[in-house]
Amino acid sequence: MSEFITEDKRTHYCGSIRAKHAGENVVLMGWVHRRRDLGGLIFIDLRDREGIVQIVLDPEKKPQAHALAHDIRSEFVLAIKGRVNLRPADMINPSLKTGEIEIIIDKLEILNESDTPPFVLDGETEVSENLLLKYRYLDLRRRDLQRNIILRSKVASETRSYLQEEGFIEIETPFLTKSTPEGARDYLVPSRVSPGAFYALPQSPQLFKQLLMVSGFDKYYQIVKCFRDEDLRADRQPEFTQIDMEMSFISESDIINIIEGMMAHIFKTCLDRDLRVPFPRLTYREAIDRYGRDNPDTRFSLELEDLTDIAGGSEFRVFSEVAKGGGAVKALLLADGKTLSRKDIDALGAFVGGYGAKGVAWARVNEDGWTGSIAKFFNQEEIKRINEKMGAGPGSLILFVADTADVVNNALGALRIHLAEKLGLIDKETLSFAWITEFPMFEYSKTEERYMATHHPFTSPVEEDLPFLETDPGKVRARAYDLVLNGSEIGGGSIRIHKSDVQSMIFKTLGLSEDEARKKFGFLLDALRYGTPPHGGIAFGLDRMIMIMAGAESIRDVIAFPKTLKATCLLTGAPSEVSTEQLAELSLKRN
RNA sequence: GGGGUCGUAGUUAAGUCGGUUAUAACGCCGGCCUGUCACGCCGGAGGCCGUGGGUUCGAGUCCCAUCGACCCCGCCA
Repeated sequence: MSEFITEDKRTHYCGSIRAKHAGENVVLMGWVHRRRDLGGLIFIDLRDREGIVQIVLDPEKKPQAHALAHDIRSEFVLAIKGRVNLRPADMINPSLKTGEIEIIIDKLEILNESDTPPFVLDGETEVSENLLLKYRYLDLRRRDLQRNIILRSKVASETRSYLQEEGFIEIETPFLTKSTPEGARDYLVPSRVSPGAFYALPQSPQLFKQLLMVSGFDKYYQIVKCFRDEDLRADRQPEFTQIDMEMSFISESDIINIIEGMMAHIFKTCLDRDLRVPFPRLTYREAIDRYGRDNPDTRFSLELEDLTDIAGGSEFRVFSEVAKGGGAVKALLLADGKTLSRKDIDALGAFVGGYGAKGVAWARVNEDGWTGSIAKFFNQEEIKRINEKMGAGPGSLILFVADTADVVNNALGALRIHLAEKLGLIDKETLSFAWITEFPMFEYSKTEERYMATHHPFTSPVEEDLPFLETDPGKVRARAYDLVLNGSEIGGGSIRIHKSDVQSMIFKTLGLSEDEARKKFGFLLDALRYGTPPHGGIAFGLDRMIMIMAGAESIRDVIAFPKTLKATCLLTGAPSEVSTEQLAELSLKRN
């Protein structure tokens, strides 16, 4: 047993010692960040989760400790006892928080040695993701990652304290649950005792939280893992965390108020940022029209303008034919068009190609009219009207996309963000929240040849739209709302259906027969018949919130043990093969 | 399912038109050094060029396949 652990307890974190501690005797534990051996004097930067402090070993004063320090290498674990010394003015290191002081060693013990790490932990050197994920426990020693993980803990804690204060009750719901159609692909877990039957890991606790409202808990929340077996992205992991909430006897405005309060609380306590509430609200229609997508980045303008009417009447057949066919012509305006060369614009054409658009048409505006290959197809009147609508003046560049409305919005919505990033229009310090409301209840899926729930099948339709359920489901609006922050959907929710007849109608519209609906959701339909209160809720993607708060570029940077894009864990090797015996026990066979 | 970027000492990268012994920095090992803090100086070791096949007199370099990481589209109620 180490002398230090039995006799000398740690008194401080390395990174927390300041000039005010000068003269004190301290006991520190930590990792060797760096050793500087000057032949005589040896300096050791000792690191723990709070930071780094310099230890001084003088061969004349403490020859034993000095001799021991000779064999110390990076990432050794040390316990030290020493005195906090104010550094002389010319030896202060302003780049360290502890730079005004150093620790003069009294006693040194090596608690453990370390192999040479596979990469340098200084946070400066770029290391391949591959290696970092394999040695995640070492990567997690780095300051940036530790800061993100600590921020995450703080956000979770402040969320809990806010919601508890507001009268919410944290309730756990099952992970081993029932696979339900609609939504994402499920992760399945085979049952040993029910051969051939499977549990599913929850995509969200949606139905359980509604049942808790039926039970009368009134205000529920949970910070909970959810699982979706879909293809991954920089901001998507197969298992991720939601702040999940549900309330009874409330309407949209109640939820919006609570959440604005919650966000203000979280950002104040965790980042010391004051948010302006209420957040702006946009309808889904407005968001699509102006930004091309339902998660608009409202930190900058560069909005889409609809020119279908004007451009559709022009001699330019690409536009007029799209307009005749029911499509759309929309455009973006760059006031300073000179920043984009002909070559740049060609690259934008390739960019929108990725979103199904055939290309970008463009026109440069000057005193007399337009230049560019499409200019000749427009008369002075049309040019004037388009310039006016776009707010274009000499030097402007207009970028058009013409196609079906969906393709145009998708392509220009993406192009808008691409250009903003390329041209530096985004202020990284800005936090721009927006509520998106009045989502359509259903979207028609061409691949499935049926209507699908935009939000989920338990969302309440707007009452006055109920007659359209039979005649034109695409017109039915949902009582759903998303919260968007800096172009990222961080949360979404809805007022739920609390009447079983309405729920049955929705299932019918989704193409679920009564039999199927009973089989899949019978327990919900039953519950709705026993005095279900009006209720609604919302869920937040905690990981995405932390990403934005931490300025992280990847969701992996805010999760302690993340998975790769192929949903594998390079640290543990999961998923892995299992023995034939294990499979047999589960009544499974390899094919 | 589709498109793209990448894979060379422990790490990060360079490697021209296919041609002699595959470079550099950092790290590592050894030596010197009493105020460094990315310490400095001197010396040294270190390579399955992701893997498998092919073309060629000759492949890190060209071709095919494959594995892995990352980014995007589809997908993610």
